[in-house]
Amino acid sequence: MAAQPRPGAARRRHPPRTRLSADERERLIARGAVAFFCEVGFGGQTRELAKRLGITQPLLYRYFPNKEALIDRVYREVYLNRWDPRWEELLDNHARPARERIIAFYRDYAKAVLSYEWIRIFMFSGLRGMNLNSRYLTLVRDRIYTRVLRELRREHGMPSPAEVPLREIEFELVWALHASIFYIGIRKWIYGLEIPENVDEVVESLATSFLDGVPAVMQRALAPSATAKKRRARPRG
Amino acid sequence: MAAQPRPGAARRRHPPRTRLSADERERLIARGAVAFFCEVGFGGQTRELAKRLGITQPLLYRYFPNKEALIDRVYREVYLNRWDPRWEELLDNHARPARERIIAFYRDYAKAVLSYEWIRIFMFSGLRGMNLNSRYLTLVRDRIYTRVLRELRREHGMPSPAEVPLREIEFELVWALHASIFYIGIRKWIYGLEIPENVDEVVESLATSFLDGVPAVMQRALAPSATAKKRRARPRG
DNA sequence: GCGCCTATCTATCGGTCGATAACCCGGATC
DNA sequence: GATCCGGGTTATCGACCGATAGATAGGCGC
Repeated sequence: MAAQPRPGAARRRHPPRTRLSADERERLIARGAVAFFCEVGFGGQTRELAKRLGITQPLLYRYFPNKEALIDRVYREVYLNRWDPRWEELLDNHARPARERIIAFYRDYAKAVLSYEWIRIFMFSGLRGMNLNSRYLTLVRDRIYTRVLRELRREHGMPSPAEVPLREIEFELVWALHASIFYIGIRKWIYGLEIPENVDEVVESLATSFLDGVPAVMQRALAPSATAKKRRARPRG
Repeated sequence: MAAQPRPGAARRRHPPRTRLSADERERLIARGAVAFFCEVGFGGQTRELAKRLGITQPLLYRYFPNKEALIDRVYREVYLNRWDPRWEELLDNHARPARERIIAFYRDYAKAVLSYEWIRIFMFSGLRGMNLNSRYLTLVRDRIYTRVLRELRREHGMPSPAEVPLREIEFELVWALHASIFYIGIRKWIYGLEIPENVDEVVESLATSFLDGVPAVMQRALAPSATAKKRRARPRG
């Protein structure tokens, strides 16, 4: 039987919200959604997200038709606009030595990828069965791996990819380098483990070790049957 | 108003279940839970799991107090009993050349780790914030990385870990190798990408490339200040 | 300063899901 | 053949959660 306030005026629990333009509010929600879903995963509740944003939960549905659309937006927010087209130019620039170019590229690439948002969203979306990851990885393979391998072939006097197509095993070797960089992020932002403070130096060491160790394997892979284009490299019979 | 059957007898929807011993049923549930949660993640519903097992959902709660306990059981089912103590013996066995031992180990280790269950449970539990992964990774570091590095030091005439403690960067290099093996599994069972059919050969190439490329980096890391025990290897000043 | 537009709110629905209560029944035991 | 043990079931609770309906109020145009 507490004193009932005037029926229309003070029944509101929330203080009068700052009234933003639609564009601005949408951006705020998108930004908040990235931070939120990164942290708790896509199973996070819209109510909790709204609370963090300081708005009510139904307001989310004014800007996004449903939760899935919100998640899609998070993908675009994190993936798109993180690809730097200068990476390809950098790898193509024959004015600098290949070794130097490749190391420079990986130092820069690692900086773009090794972030809390990028790593966690990438893992979450992978486990949700999204094919976005596959598409991204195909992009990296076509745009980066091919270039790195081409330069390595050239640097070590091996036939160009035009002459002898790139072998599966060669791609595997580059993939391994990317994996080891990516895994630094997983260790830190998924498993919460300590990683070296100077990640730059580690990445440089990984790239160096790659440049030192891989060409020998490549040469061995190319040696036995340089003419075979599709045959498996199974040295039996 | 359909003809009501006899009140006690045929009201049952389920056919009379096969009545198993408690032990047997528990094992069946545990096995089914592994397959189920691997596939759909730990957000999977107990009702769906029960349906796959051909039992009713409440029966799960006769054998496990709650869903969390069931998940814990899945962890133990997948992680435990997959660690082969002979790995350490293999790496310690000085009768064989270090290079050969290390390659043999990684071929075997990869076979144990690169399975659908192992990879997916590992990723799911990591994203749930379990510290099980950290504990496992610490185990690998203490039991495996140290041994691999010790043998590499010995093989290349570098000081033993007793003389000069293992550097952070050296651990990073081994971690990178594990990452690239692990990532093969991620590509296949998380992202659903094609991987080479002969994973054995790829792993061997990765290990070979590691053995070829890493020692030079190790030697460089050890060279500048071989006496410093705790100082960062920051060659400035 | 009146009315309309719309950003934001309150209230609530309907479905989902983990968990519990209580009953059912086959067969071992005596 | 009455008793009881225990594996299995049905029915349901209570919390959670995505989504919707409709009320409320700030601010602009005229």
